[in-house]
Amino acid sequence: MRVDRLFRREELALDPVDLARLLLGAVLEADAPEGRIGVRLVEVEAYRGLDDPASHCYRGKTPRNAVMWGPAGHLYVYFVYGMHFCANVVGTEDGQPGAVLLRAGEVVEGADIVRKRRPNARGNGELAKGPAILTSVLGLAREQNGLDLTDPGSPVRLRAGERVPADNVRTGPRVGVAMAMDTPWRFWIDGSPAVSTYRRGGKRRQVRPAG
DNA sequence: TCAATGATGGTCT
DNA sequence: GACCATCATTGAT
Repeated sequence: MRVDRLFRREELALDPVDLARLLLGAVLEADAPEGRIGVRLVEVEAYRGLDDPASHCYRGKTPRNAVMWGPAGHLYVYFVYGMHFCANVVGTEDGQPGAVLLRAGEVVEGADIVRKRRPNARGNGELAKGPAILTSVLGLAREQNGLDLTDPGSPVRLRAGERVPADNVRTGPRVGVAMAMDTPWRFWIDGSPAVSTYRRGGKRRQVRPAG
């Protein structure tokens, strides 16, 4: 049976690692000028705050990451690499900052709109493959930072999708992250064509050769 | 099909 | 001034 309701804030007030598993299969929906676009999340990454060196929160509160210290269920959008935005769902619990990066999804509503925006995409399953692509497909940018995804009146909302069986969920190290390679906080739905390909992080390696 | 690389600008030290 | 939670393109198999 299909579950269609919006998430409530208290359901999302979890440790980001737990929130990441919950978000797999959920549908992020946004109102675009041309119509409604819905994306079923198939790949996410957890970023805890204070004890996670890879998190934007690790070095403390700044104007950029302030949203992650706020209530759960809000949208954290940040600008990266000069040309891209990435979107997160805030998973703050008991005042601890943290969020879940949305890495990839399958377009389940408004695919015709998305295809016009991204004529170069191969198959329908790969219309939202990659965090910056997913973010742009939904029309999210700086102005959407801080939106409440649990508010029915918000232009961007988060719906509970069909529950994903635990057997279908795989884990691994996070993409593009050089530190904390031993924490498998990337979660994805096995077999989805939209799951992005893994790339290791930049210069720093977890273990530097001795000598 | 896969690995290497340039584009590009905000954020923090 | 260095560092990026990236993408599309290029060039080598």
